[in-house]
Amino acid sequence: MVRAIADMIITGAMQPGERLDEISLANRFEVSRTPVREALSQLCAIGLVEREPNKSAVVTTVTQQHLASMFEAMAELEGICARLSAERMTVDERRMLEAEHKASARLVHRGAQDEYESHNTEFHTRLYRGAHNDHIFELVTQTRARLAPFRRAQFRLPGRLLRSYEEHDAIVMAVLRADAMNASRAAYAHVATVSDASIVFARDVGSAQ
Amino acid sequence: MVRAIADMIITGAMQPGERLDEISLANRFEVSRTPVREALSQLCAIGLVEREPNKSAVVTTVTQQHLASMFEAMAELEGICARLSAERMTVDERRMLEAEHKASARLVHRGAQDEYESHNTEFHTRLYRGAHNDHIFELVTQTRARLAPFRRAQFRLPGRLLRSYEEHDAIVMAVLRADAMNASRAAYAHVATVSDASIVFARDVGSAQ
DNA sequence: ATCTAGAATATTGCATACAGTTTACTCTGC
DNA sequence: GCAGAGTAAACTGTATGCAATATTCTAGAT
Repeated sequence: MVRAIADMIITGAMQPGERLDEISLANRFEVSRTPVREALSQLCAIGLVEREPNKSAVVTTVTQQHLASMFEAMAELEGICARLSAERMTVDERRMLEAEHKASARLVHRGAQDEYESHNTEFHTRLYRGAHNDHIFELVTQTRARLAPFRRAQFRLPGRLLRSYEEHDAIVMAVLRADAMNASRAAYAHVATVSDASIVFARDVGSAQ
Repeated sequence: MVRAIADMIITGAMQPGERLDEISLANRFEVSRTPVREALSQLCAIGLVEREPNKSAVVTTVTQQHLASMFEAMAELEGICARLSAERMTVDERRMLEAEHKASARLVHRGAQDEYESHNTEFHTRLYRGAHNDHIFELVTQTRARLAPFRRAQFRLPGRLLRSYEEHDAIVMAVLRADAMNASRAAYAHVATVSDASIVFARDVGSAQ
């Protein structure tokens, strides 16, 4: 149920500021209010909704400034992961990262946005795992989840697919060479371009002000 | 109530692995099980307890490896905050950081551990705020909270107070000079020494294995 | 016509009750 | 004496009811 509500928010079916009243949700999912309240608590912990005492939960409204801060944090975290991955990945992990990356080349040529997106997610997850640090993995995954609503349509922008692939390429090359410094820089720069694309998008659809 | 239970865990009144059954807690705080469940959910989100379906919540048991990963993450995050603070702090913020730091010098000489600890907290909070990034502030604060149980007695170790002050000094000097690189390094190194002290401590009391 | 005050409605927070699962204990067999 | 199965107690998850708070609608005054 948490997943279902989260998807509604991430896909934009629910707009920021919209109220999530417990009774409606309870009816919608055919359960009582108790598990709904539980789900809302979890969504609050994830940061997708905000709760105030004696008021309805509302879909989190993210300011342009806060959005920028999340993308900056994401860039820093990805930079750390790339650096540590370059230093710590096992031979197998490096091979798998490269394989994953090369497999996505076909998708770029075909312009298969959705498939590329799932490969993209997998690619980044490998980079996070490669840092061999459970807590950083948790932080970066959590931040990524919060940014999901704002990244959703970035691959629709013209040329974004190819550019993403090229940026991944720079990261992979550096990681394979155990070049921590350049891996970190490439990963930071990669998030920065995603940030630019997404913040423009967010302003256009009014998801953030 | 969340605070009360959290304190019991942080101060060590509750040992890792210990069960937190809802009925006992409900009686203890003289409320029904519903708000207790709510509190446990929040503690779970903070990471102080773990829940499995149909089982009692238990105080989180942190492995030596996971503890190390949290300290490493903390060092990275403090490094980022120090770097950004060096670049972004306003004149007022720099002045306040320096004042806070100098005020704690007296406490070192007097060996006032508890007072130094609260000044220490304040000092670091200023460093986090100075980065002018809401999301990074959230991440670092959250990580700090999770580490609290393991940092609690570090100032009891002989010479720790003075060493902490000296390390703070290096951070402050770099921040005041807007020397981002050295601020970052000094902050990273500072957490690393806290980590060493705390991991030894944790092993001794058996809070982590 | 617009703003304010009050009442009616709707909604949240907590308590209690019940069903399903887990845990712990006891009793039997080896 | 110990291991295992069965049973009983305890505990969690969900539903429902009630009190307190917030929201909305209506009526009145400026």
